[in-house]
Amino acid sequence: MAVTDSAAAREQALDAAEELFYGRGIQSVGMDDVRGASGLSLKRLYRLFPAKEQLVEAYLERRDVRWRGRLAAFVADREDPEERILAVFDWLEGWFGEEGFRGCAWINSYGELGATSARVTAQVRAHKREFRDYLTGLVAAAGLPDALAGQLFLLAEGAMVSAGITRSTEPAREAREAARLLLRAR
Amino acid sequence: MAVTDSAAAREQALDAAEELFYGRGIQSVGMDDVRGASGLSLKRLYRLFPAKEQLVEAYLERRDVRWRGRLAAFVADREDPEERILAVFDWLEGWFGEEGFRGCAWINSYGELGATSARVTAQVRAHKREFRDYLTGLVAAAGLPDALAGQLFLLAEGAMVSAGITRSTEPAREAREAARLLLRAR
DNA sequence: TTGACGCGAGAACGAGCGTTCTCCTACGGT
DNA sequence: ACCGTAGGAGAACGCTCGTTCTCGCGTCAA
Repeated sequence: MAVTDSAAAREQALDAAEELFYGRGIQSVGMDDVRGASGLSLKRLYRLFPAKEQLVEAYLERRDVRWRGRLAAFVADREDPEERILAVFDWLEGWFGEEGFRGCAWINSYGELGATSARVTAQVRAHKREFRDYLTGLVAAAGLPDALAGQLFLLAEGAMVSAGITRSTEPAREAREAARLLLRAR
Repeated sequence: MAVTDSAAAREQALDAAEELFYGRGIQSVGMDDVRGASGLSLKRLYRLFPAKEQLVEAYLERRDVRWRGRLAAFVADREDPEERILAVFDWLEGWFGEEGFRGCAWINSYGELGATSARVTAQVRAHKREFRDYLTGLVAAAGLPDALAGQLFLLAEGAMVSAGITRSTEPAREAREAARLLLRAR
């Protein structure tokens, strides 16, 4: 009996699942791997998450909340509305440089399961919509036209995908520079 | 004995593999599915491609040649160098609208196998490098600064990923408009 | 005609993995 | 001290799938 508290056990399971799913892909990680990495028994794991699919969903959901939270916290530190927009790309650069960065978890999940799991697809769409809406809010707060948000969104998505594939932080700087030019172009 | 010619059999195998791999993801398609869709026997399939991984590689390679060929042919129809750059996004819009469009095959493959297959990762990187180099050429031909190519590349990547996830052609138009503004911003 | 061979159809094999089951240990209440 | 029960370890089960093997048929050379 490693962990009595079921909420703590849940976090342990999700910690292990997140590290493994993000790092090696979802399909190549077995429930046995999650058991080993979490220190929980298979029995406990299945009581917390009755099937692997639900563990996957919980992983994406928790990561979504944390990811957007971290971004928003970083951006909120800047004062100027336009600076806040550029800060998004600064934050991306920091993220890209983190140990173990492997691209956007949702884009990767979509590539892996988008064709077979409607639930995962829905979560990916929801996450991207949230991110896009967040950018829309920043753009509106700066008094800039709505259409800009979509363009910034594409730059950010392109940077994420490109940084993941090439394992470099450079796309963040390129995207930031493009964003800066688009801000001026109005 | 359906097909005697081994080159034709190879094309049949690749036609089936491409349709299935692109449409349903690589891991969820079995060699048996490819057999059924291609009309070839398992024996013949394995003589052409000694393992599934090699079929996957051949699929990505043939698609790479065709994809870049189609893009280049479309773009080459325009005269003006700057129009050619924008034509890339027009072509993307047409692609996004095609029946069965499911995003970028390489981005999807990377999400699915990037963590486990070094060969696939190398092919994805090579494809993206080729595409980027192609944009660099268009930008140079228009007498525009090199840095612009990286920004256009990010817009295109963002549009591909976003169109795949949302199943919409809109990202192509957004990216085109952003590209147009970046061209003017110089 | 005959026999060797190539080929297709599909069974078979073996590994991986999601999920469940068994067994055993430890503890808590009386 | 004793019994009931919860929980962990890991075996077991069933399915999928990549890959190989078997069998039987048709073909072609001598």
